[in-house]
Amino acid sequence: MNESVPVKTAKTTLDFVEAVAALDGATFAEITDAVEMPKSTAHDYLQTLLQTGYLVEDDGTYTISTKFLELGESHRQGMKIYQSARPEIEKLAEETGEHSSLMIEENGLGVLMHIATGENALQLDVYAGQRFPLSTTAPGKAILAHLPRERVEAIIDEHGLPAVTTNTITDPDVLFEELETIRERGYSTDLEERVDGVNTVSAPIISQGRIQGAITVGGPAHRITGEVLEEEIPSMLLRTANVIQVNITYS
Amino acid sequence: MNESVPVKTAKTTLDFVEAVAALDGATFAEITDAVEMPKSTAHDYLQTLLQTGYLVEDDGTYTISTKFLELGESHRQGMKIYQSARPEIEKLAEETGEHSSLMIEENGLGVLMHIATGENALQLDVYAGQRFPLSTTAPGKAILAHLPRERVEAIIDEHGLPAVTTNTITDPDVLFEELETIRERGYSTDLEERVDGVNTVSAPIISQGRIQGAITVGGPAHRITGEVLEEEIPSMLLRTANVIQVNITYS
DNA sequence: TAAATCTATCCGGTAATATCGGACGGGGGA
DNA sequence: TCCCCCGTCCGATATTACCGGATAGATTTA
Repeated sequence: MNESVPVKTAKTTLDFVEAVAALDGATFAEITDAVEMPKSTAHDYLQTLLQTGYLVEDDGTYTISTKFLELGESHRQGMKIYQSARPEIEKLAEETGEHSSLMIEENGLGVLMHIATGENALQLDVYAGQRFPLSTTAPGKAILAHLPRERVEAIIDEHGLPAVTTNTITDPDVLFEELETIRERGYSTDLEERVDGVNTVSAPIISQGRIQGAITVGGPAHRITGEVLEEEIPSMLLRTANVIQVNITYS
Repeated sequence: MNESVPVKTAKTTLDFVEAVAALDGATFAEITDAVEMPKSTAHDYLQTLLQTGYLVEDDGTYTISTKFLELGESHRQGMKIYQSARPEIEKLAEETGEHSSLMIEENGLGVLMHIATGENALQLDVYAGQRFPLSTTAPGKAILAHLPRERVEAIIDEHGLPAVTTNTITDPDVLFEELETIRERGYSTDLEERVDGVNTVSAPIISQGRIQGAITVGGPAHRITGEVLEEEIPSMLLRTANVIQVNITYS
């Protein structure tokens, strides 16, 4: 075993930042409490992070700074799939009037990269960067369907198949069967599997022989049903996915 | 002098992350080079950051992960001024057809918090989280105009008055005079002071007796001129700023 | 196929520094 | 005015970050 990894102080630093982020505005005492450090040690970290500009003080309370937004956003801007998909997602939201989004996979979780809302879209409080278990969302399942089976198994091992509604898939066999179906018909669905009363449909973005992410349209279950669920939205998504794939390849 | 601050390893960790972010996809060797560390030390940090999920590996190259987007975005979502201003900014962009944005101040710099683009908006590659010297932008000057004079002087001391176009203000006396004008008429302008060929107009958002940020509309100098520059956009901005101020206060 | 070359990973001794109890000081409340 | 509390600072000590060098693995060359 390598004794030098992890660099403990590095991990401590990041944990400290996450603790402050989770508190979302806290006093010195509250932070000291949350990180379970002696006052003096917490003070050292707090001051260091203020100096480097990763945390900011405002009238006795401390929050994370906009440096995270800067790093995260500039990285996102550089991502080909984001550049290519963003305008298409916006179009989908406008045309359908519903929610539309882009998800990618990172370390076995689904990360929302962009969200567009149409005129009649539900008020869901989701945000870019937010993470979801892949098995609980339509884009997540579209991604899983195009990963090697052993990778999917590793992801299940690590993250399990958590139930977030009564419809969520929790049995690996059921999941693998569904992934097969998704590959066959080319798109995935989520029928109230993540949020009660919400249905979504997703299509995978495949480029350079690899799954790059998935695009989604979703809305209230009573609107996303029948013809709309089985024909209209899938065909829009597949058409759009194709456009995005071409954009990625030739850019 | 306090010997315990900064926690050097914490600083090193953050520097490492920034180096990787700046490279935007680099091999282990390139990173080792950029951070000027022995291979073995760089390896320790790299592995630690991979384990914690702040960096990700993709086929031999390393980039920052979407954790920064997650932290940054969730923090932004929690900001009152963002919540209040965002829909108004969108409206401004749509109504004017131009660029519209929200800026706040952090550690003496202007940070863009949201950007909306109208139909005819210029293709400027700006992004949320991006930082600008306050003196070089219309919203930055609107913010400076409502900070205490000693604070403005401290900011000038720290960041200077860098010239980015031939029109940028570089003389403190000229700046202070302009800030006076801004306070009198209630809004600020940027006439090709940051980007050649681009004019912008900004109004401050003041709440709880403090400057909270500034909203902006901008576009090509030939369109943002005359009546539009001096009447139309300023009055839209002032009206919108007022709406935002009310939103912040009662939410 | 083997050798050579390069790259990434691992190990362990040592110097550097993170840690934290306790002491200090300043601002707000009684 | 005094007291109390909260944040800051100090310094001795144990911890651990550091890094040269050795090893394993991948990739190219002979």
